[in-house]
Amino acid sequence: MIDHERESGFTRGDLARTTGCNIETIRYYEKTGLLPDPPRTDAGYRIYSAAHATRLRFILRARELGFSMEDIRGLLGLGDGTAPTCAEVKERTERHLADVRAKIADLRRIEKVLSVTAARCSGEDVPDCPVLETLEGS
Amino acid sequence: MIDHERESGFTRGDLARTTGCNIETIRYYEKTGLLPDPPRTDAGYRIYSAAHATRLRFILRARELGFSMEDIRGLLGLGDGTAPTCAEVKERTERHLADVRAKIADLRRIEKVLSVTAARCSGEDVPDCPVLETLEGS
DNA sequence: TGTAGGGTCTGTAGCAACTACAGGCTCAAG
DNA sequence: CTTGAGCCTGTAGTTGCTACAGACCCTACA
Repeated sequence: MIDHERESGFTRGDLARTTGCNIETIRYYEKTGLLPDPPRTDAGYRIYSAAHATRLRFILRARELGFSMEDIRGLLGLGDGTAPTCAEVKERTERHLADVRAKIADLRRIEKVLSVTAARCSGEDVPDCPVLETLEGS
Repeated sequence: MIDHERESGFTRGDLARTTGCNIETIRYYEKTGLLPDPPRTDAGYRIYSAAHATRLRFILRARELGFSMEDIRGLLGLGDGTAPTCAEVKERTERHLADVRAKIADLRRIEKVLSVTAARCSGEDVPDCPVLETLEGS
Protein backbone atom coordinates (compact mmCIF):
# COMPACT_ATOMS: atom_id res chain seq x y z
CA MET A 1 0.00 0.00 0.00
CA ILE A 2 2.82 2.40 0.81
CA ASP A 3 4.20 3.98 -2.27
CA HIS A 4 7.57 2.47 -1.61
CA GLU A 5 6.17 -0.99 -2.40
CA ARG A 6 5.63 -0.11 -5.99
CA GLU A 7 9.32 0.28 -6.53
CA SER A 8 9.95 -3.34 -5.60
CA GLY A 9 7.43 -4.63 -8.14
CA PHE A 10 6.20 -3.85 -11.61
CA THR A 11 3.07 -2.62 -13.28
CA ARG A 12 0.73 -4.54 -15.49
CA GLY A 13 2.37 -2.97 -18.52
CA ASP A 14 5.79 -4.12 -17.33
CA LEU A 15 4.50 -7.64 -16.82
CA ALA A 16 2.94 -7.64 -20.26
CA ARG A 17 6.15 -6.46 -21.89
CA THR A 18 8.44 -8.89 -20.11
CA THR A 19 6.25 -11.90 -20.79
CA GLY A 20 4.97 -10.94 -24.21
CA CYS A 21 1.44 -11.32 -22.94
CA ASN A 22 -1.30 -8.94 -24.01
CA ILE A 23 -1.99 -6.49 -21.21
CA GLU A 24 -5.71 -7.19 -21.15
CA THR A 25 -5.11 -10.91 -21.00
CA ILE A 26 -3.39 -10.43 -17.66
CA ARG A 27 -6.50 -8.84 -16.24
CA TYR A 28 -8.54 -11.64 -17.73
CA TYR A 29 -6.39 -14.31 -16.07
CA GLU A 30 -6.80 -12.47 -12.80
CA LYS A 31 -10.55 -12.34 -13.20
CA THR A 32 -10.75 -16.03 -13.93
CA GLY A 33 -8.48 -16.91 -11.05
CA LEU A 34 -5.43 -18.19 -12.92
CA LEU A 35 -3.38 -15.32 -11.61
CA PRO A 36 -3.78 -14.28 -7.96
CA ASP A 37 -5.04 -10.79 -7.20
CA PRO A 38 -1.92 -8.68 -6.79
CA PRO A 39 -1.51 -6.00 -4.13
CA ARG A 40 -2.25 -2.44 -5.17
CA THR A 41 -0.84 1.01 -4.74
CA ASP A 42 -2.93 3.65 -2.98
CA ALA A 43 -4.21 4.71 -6.37
CA GLY A 44 -5.30 1.18 -7.19
CA TYR A 45 -2.48 0.24 -9.55
CA ARG A 46 -1.55 -3.45 -9.53
CA ILE A 47 1.90 -4.32 -8.20
CA TYR A 48 3.40 -7.50 -9.59
CA SER A 49 6.32 -9.49 -8.26
CA ALA A 50 8.68 -12.02 -9.83
CA ALA A 51 6.38 -14.76 -8.55
CA HIS A 52 3.54 -13.37 -10.66
CA ALA A 53 5.80 -13.32 -13.69
CA THR A 54 6.77 -16.96 -13.13
CA ARG A 55 3.16 -17.96 -12.78
CA LEU A 56 2.14 -16.07 -15.88
CA ARG A 57 4.93 -17.63 -17.91
CA PHE A 58 3.77 -21.05 -16.75
CA ILE A 59 0.26 -20.28 -17.92
CA LEU A 60 1.41 -18.93 -21.27
CA ARG A 61 3.60 -21.94 -21.89
CA ALA A 62 0.78 -24.31 -21.04
CA ARG A 63 -1.54 -22.40 -23.39
CA GLU A 64 1.09 -22.67 -26.12
CA LEU A 65 0.96 -26.41 -25.65
CA GLY A 66 -2.80 -26.27 -26.05
CA PHE A 67 -3.86 -26.93 -22.48
CA SER A 68 -7.26 -25.45 -21.72
CA MET A 69 -7.69 -22.99 -18.89
CA GLU A 70 -9.48 -25.72 -17.02
CA ASP A 71 -6.45 -27.99 -17.42
CA ILE A 72 -4.14 -25.24 -16.26
CA ARG A 73 -6.28 -24.68 -13.21
CA GLY A 74 -5.70 -28.35 -12.44
CA LEU A 75 -1.98 -28.20 -13.11
CA LEU A 76 -1.72 -25.24 -10.77
CA GLY A 77 -3.71 -26.99 -8.07
CA LEU A 78 -6.41 -24.36 -8.16
CA GLY A 79 -9.26 -26.85 -7.95
CA ASP A 80 -8.92 -27.98 -4.39
CA GLY A 81 -6.18 -25.64 -3.31
CA THR A 82 -3.59 -28.39 -2.96
CA ALA A 83 -0.76 -28.99 -5.40
CA PRO A 84 -1.68 -31.82 -7.78
CA THR A 85 0.14 -35.10 -7.48
CA CYS A 86 2.52 -36.13 -10.22
CA ALA A 87 0.07 -38.85 -11.21
CA GLU A 88 -2.68 -36.28 -11.66
CA VAL A 89 -0.43 -34.14 -13.81
CA LYS A 90 0.54 -37.12 -15.92
CA GLU A 91 -3.09 -38.14 -16.28
CA ARG A 92 -4.04 -34.69 -17.49
CA THR A 93 -1.09 -34.48 -19.84
CA GLU A 94 -1.86 -37.82 -21.43
CA ARG A 95 -5.49 -36.98 -21.85
CA HIS A 96 -4.49 -33.77 -23.53
CA LEU A 97 -1.96 -35.61 -25.68
CA ALA A 98 -4.71 -37.94 -26.85
CA ASP A 99 -6.83 -34.92 -27.78
CA VAL A 100 -3.95 -33.41 -29.72
CA ARG A 101 -3.39 -36.66 -31.60
CA ALA A 102 -7.07 -36.89 -32.44
CA LYS A 103 -7.00 -33.35 -33.77
CA ILE A 104 -3.95 -34.14 -35.89
CA ALA A 105 -5.71 -37.16 -37.34
CA ASP A 106 -8.77 -35.04 -38.13
CA LEU A 107 -6.71 -32.38 -39.81
CA ARG A 108 -4.76 -34.91 -41.83
CA ARG A 109 -7.99 -36.36 -43.13
CA ILE A 110 -9.11 -32.87 -44.04
CA GLU A 111 -5.78 -32.08 -45.62
CA LYS A 112 -6.01 -35.13 -47.84
CA VAL A 113 -9.47 -34.22 -49.11
CA LEU A 114 -8.53 -30.62 -49.71
CA SER A 115 -5.27 -31.32 -51.48
CA VAL A 116 -6.78 -33.96 -53.75
CA THR A 117 -9.69 -31.69 -54.56
CA ALA A 118 -7.62 -28.59 -55.15
CA ALA A 119 -5.30 -30.54 -57.42
CA ARG A 120 -8.22 -31.62 -59.58
CA CYS A 121 -9.13 -27.98 -60.08
CA SER A 122 -7.79 -26.29 -63.16
CA GLY A 123 -8.46 -22.85 -61.78
CA GLU A 124 -10.03 -21.92 -65.06
CA ASP A 125 -13.46 -20.56 -65.34
CA VAL A 126 -15.12 -23.77 -66.38
CA PRO A 127 -18.65 -24.61 -65.34
CA ASP A 128 -17.79 -27.71 -63.29
CA CYS A 129 -15.72 -26.98 -60.23
CA PRO A 130 -14.32 -30.08 -58.51
CA VAL A 131 -14.21 -28.30 -55.18
CA LEU A 132 -17.87 -27.42 -55.25
CA GLU A 133 -18.71 -30.90 -56.47
CA THR A 134 -16.85 -32.41 -53.56
CA LEU A 135 -18.79 -30.22 -51.19
CA GLU A 136 -22.08 -31.07 -52.79
CA GLY A 137 -21.60 -34.82 -52.82
CA SER A 138 -21.21 -36.50 -49.47
CA MET B 1 -48.68 -19.39 -47.01
CA ILE B 2 -51.62 -21.65 -47.72
CA ASP B 3 -51.61 -24.69 -45.54
CA HIS B 4 -51.29 -26.92 -48.55
CA GLU B 5 -47.73 -25.68 -49.08
CA ARG B 6 -46.50 -27.26 -45.94
CA GLU B 7 -47.20 -30.71 -47.28
CA SER B 8 -44.75 -30.22 -50.12
CA GLY B 9 -41.93 -29.26 -47.75
CA PHE B 10 -40.60 -30.15 -44.36
CA THR B 11 -40.23 -28.53 -40.98
CA ARG B 12 -37.08 -27.43 -39.27
CA GLY B 13 -37.14 -30.60 -37.21
CA ASP B 14 -37.34 -32.71 -40.36
CA LEU B 15 -34.42 -30.85 -41.90
CA ALA B 16 -32.40 -31.29 -38.73
CA ARG B 17 -33.08 -35.02 -38.65
CA THR B 18 -32.35 -35.68 -42.31
CA THR B 19 -29.09 -33.72 -42.28
CA GLY B 20 -27.93 -34.57 -38.79
CA CYS B 21 -27.67 -30.87 -38.05
CA ASN B 22 -28.63 -29.45 -34.69
CA ILE B 23 -32.02 -27.80 -34.95
CA GLU B 24 -30.83 -24.53 -33.47
CA THR B 25 -27.91 -24.38 -35.85
CA ILE B 26 -30.32 -24.18 -38.76
CA ARG B 27 -31.88 -21.08 -37.28
CA TYR B 28 -28.39 -19.71 -36.70
CA TYR B 29 -27.37 -20.28 -40.33
CA GLU B 30 -30.52 -18.53 -41.41
CA LYS B 31 -29.82 -15.56 -39.17
CA THR B 32 -26.28 -15.24 -40.46
CA GLY B 33 -27.38 -15.55 -44.07
CA LEU B 34 -25.86 -18.91 -45.00
CA LEU B 35 -29.31 -20.37 -45.45
CA PRO B 36 -31.99 -18.30 -47.20
CA ASP B 37 -35.09 -17.35 -45.26
CA PRO B 38 -37.60 -20.08 -46.01
CA PRO B 39 -41.30 -19.44 -46.65
CA ARG B 40 -43.63 -19.86 -43.69
CA THR B 41 -47.02 -21.31 -42.93
CA ASP B 42 -49.78 -19.03 -41.69
CA ALA B 43 -48.73 -19.88 -38.17
CA GLY B 44 -45.16 -18.89 -38.87
CA TYR B 45 -43.63 -22.34 -39.21
CA ARG B 46 -40.68 -22.56 -41.60
CA ILE B 47 -41.20 -24.66 -44.73
CA TYR B 48 -38.08 -26.20 -46.20
CA SER B 49 -37.60 -27.67 -49.66
CA ALA B 50 -35.07 -30.10 -51.09
CA ALA B 51 -33.01 -27.10 -52.21
CA HIS B 52 -32.63 -26.01 -48.60
CA ALA B 53 -31.50 -29.49 -47.64
CA THR B 54 -28.88 -29.50 -50.41
CA ARG B 55 -27.61 -26.12 -49.38
CA LEU B 56 -27.43 -27.13 -45.73
CA ARG B 57 -25.54 -30.32 -46.57
CA PHE B 58 -23.08 -28.24 -48.57
CA ILE B 59 -22.53 -26.00 -45.58
CA LEU B 60 -22.13 -28.89 -43.17
CA ARG B 61 -19.67 -30.64 -45.44
CA ALA B 62 -17.62 -27.48 -45.81
CA ARG B 63 -17.62 -27.02 -42.04
CA GLU B 64 -16.46 -30.61 -41.63
CA LEU B 65 -13.53 -29.70 -43.84
CA GLY B 66 -12.80 -26.79 -41.59
CA PHE B 67 -13.89 -23.94 -43.82
CA SER B 68 -14.96 -20.90 -41.85
CA MET B 69 -18.39 -19.43 -42.28
CA GLU B 70 -16.75 -16.54 -44.08
CA ASP B 71 -15.16 -18.99 -46.52
CA ILE B 72 -18.46 -20.72 -47.05
CA ARG B 73 -20.12 -17.42 -47.76
CA GLY B 74 -17.53 -16.98 -50.48
CA LEU B 75 -17.96 -20.50 -51.85
CA LEU B 76 -21.70 -19.93 -52.05
CA GLY B 77 -21.27 -16.60 -53.79
CA LEU B 78 -22.95 -14.73 -50.98
CA GLY B 79 -20.48 -11.86 -50.97
CA ASP B 80 -21.40 -10.11 -54.18
CA GLY B 81 -24.40 -12.20 -55.11
CA THR B 82 -22.72 -13.82 -58.10
CA ALA B 83 -21.45 -17.38 -58.18
CA PRO B 84 -17.70 -17.44 -57.54
CA THR B 85 -15.38 -18.34 -60.40
CA CYS B 86 -13.54 -21.61 -60.27
CA ALA B 87 -10.32 -19.66 -59.75
CA GLU B 88 -11.77 -17.96 -56.69
CA VAL B 89 -12.85 -21.28 -55.28
CA LYS B 90 -9.43 -22.76 -55.86
CA GLU B 91 -7.79 -19.73 -54.29
CA ARG B 92 -9.91 -20.07 -51.19
CA THR B 93 -9.36 -23.80 -50.98
CA GLU B 94 -5.61 -23.48 -51.23
CA ARG B 95 -5.49 -20.76 -48.64
CA HIS B 96 -7.50 -22.94 -46.33
CA LEU B 97 -5.28 -25.92 -47.10
CA ALA B 98 -2.25 -23.86 -46.10
CA ASP B 99 -3.97 -23.01 -42.81
CA VAL B 100 -4.73 -26.65 -42.17
CA ARG B 101 -1.12 -27.62 -42.84
CA ALA B 102 0.11 -24.91 -40.51
CA LYS B 103 -2.21 -26.18 -37.80
CA ILE B 104 -0.96 -29.72 -38.30
CA ALA B 105 2.61 -28.52 -37.97
CA ASP B 106 1.74 -26.68 -34.76
CA LEU B 107 0.02 -29.67 -33.29
CA ARG B 108 2.87 -31.98 -34.21
CA ARG B 109 5.29 -29.73 -32.41
CA ILE B 110 2.98 -29.77 -29.41
CA GLU B 111 2.58 -33.51 -29.62
CA LYS B 112 6.31 -34.01 -29.54
CA VAL B 113 6.78 -31.89 -26.44
CA LEU B 114 3.88 -33.53 -24.66
CA SER B 115 4.84 -37.09 -25.47
CA VAL B 116 8.47 -36.63 -24.51
CA THR B 117 7.46 -34.91 -21.30
CA ALA B 118 4.80 -37.42 -20.33
CA ALA B 119 7.22 -40.28 -21.00
CA ARG B 120 9.72 -38.78 -18.57
CA CYS B 121 7.06 -38.81 -15.89
CA SER B 122 6.99 -41.79 -13.58
CA GLY B 123 3.48 -41.02 -12.43
CA GLU B 124 4.63 -41.53 -8.89
CA ASP B 125 4.21 -38.96 -6.23
CA VAL B 126 7.74 -37.67 -6.34
CA PRO B 127 8.52 -34.03 -5.69
CA ASP B 128 9.93 -33.21 -9.12
CA CYS B 129 7.39 -33.47 -11.89
CA PRO B 130 8.88 -33.30 -15.39
CA VAL B 131 5.66 -31.94 -16.80
CA LEU B 132 5.58 -29.02 -14.42
CA GLU B 133 9.28 -28.43 -14.95
CA THR B 134 8.74 -28.25 -18.68
CA LEU B 135 6.03 -25.71 -18.18
CA GLU B 136 8.11 -23.65 -15.82
CA GLY B 137 11.22 -23.49 -17.98
CA SER B 138 10.88 -21.83 -21.33
C1' DT C 1 2.93 25.50 -11.16
C1' DG C 2 0.55 24.00 -15.15
C1' DT C 3 -0.15 20.92 -18.66
C1' DA C 4 0.57 17.36 -22.09
C1' DG C 5 1.28 12.67 -22.82
C1' DG C 6 1.36 8.38 -21.43
C1' DG C 7 -0.18 4.71 -18.44
C1' DT C 8 -3.62 2.52 -15.66
C1' DC C 9 -8.33 1.77 -13.72
C1' DT C 10 -13.24 -0.10 -14.35
C1' DG C 11 -17.02 -2.19 -16.81
C1' DT C 12 -18.75 -3.76 -20.90
C1' DA C 13 -19.14 -5.43 -25.70
C1' DG C 14 -17.32 -7.99 -29.40
C1' DC C 15 -15.18 -12.20 -31.98
C1' DA C 16 -16.38 -17.54 -33.90
C1' DA C 17 -19.71 -20.90 -34.21
C1' DC C 18 -22.67 -22.49 -32.10
C1' DT C 19 -25.91 -24.39 -28.05
C1' DA C 20 -29.43 -24.04 -24.63
C1' DC C 21 -32.76 -22.27 -22.47
C1' DA C 22 -37.66 -19.70 -21.14
C1' DG C 23 -42.13 -18.58 -22.19
C1' DG C 24 -45.54 -18.77 -25.51
C1' DC C 25 -48.03 -20.76 -29.79
C1' DT C 26 -49.69 -24.50 -32.72
C1' DC C 27 -50.68 -28.95 -34.27
C1' DA C 28 -52.00 -33.87 -34.34
C1' DA C 29 -53.70 -37.85 -31.85
C1' DG C 30 -56.69 -39.98 -28.71
C1' DC D 1 -61.09 -31.29 -25.44
C1' DT D 2 -56.96 -32.24 -23.64
C1' DT D 3 -52.27 -33.73 -23.74
C1' DG D 4 -47.82 -33.78 -25.40
C1' DA D 5 -44.75 -32.85 -28.90
C1' DG D 6 -43.03 -29.55 -31.88
C1' DC D 7 -42.30 -24.98 -33.33
C1' DC D 8 -41.80 -19.82 -32.53
C1' DT D 9 -39.05 -15.76 -30.55
C1' DG D 10 -35.37 -13.53 -28.04
C1' DT D 11 -31.65 -13.94 -25.16
C1' DA D 12 -27.73 -15.82 -22.54
C1' DG D 13 -24.07 -18.98 -22.16
C1' DT D 14 -19.73 -21.28 -23.99
C1' DT D 15 -13.87 -20.52 -24.63
C1' DG D 16 -10.15 -17.46 -24.56
C1' DC D 17 -9.38 -13.69 -25.24
C1' DT D 18 -9.37 -8.53 -27.31
C1' DA D 19 -10.90 -3.81 -27.67
C1' DC D 20 -13.01 -0.17 -26.47
C1' DA D 21 -14.97 4.26 -23.47
C1' DG D 22 -14.55 7.30 -19.91
C1' DA D 23 -12.24 8.24 -15.81
C1' DC D 24 -8.26 8.61 -13.07
C1' DC D 25 -3.13 9.00 -12.14
C1' DC D 26 1.74 9.92 -12.75
C1' DT D 27 5.85 11.85 -14.82
C1' DA D 28 8.36 15.19 -17.40
C1' DC D 29 9.00 19.40 -19.31
C1' DA D 30 8.31 24.52 -19.70
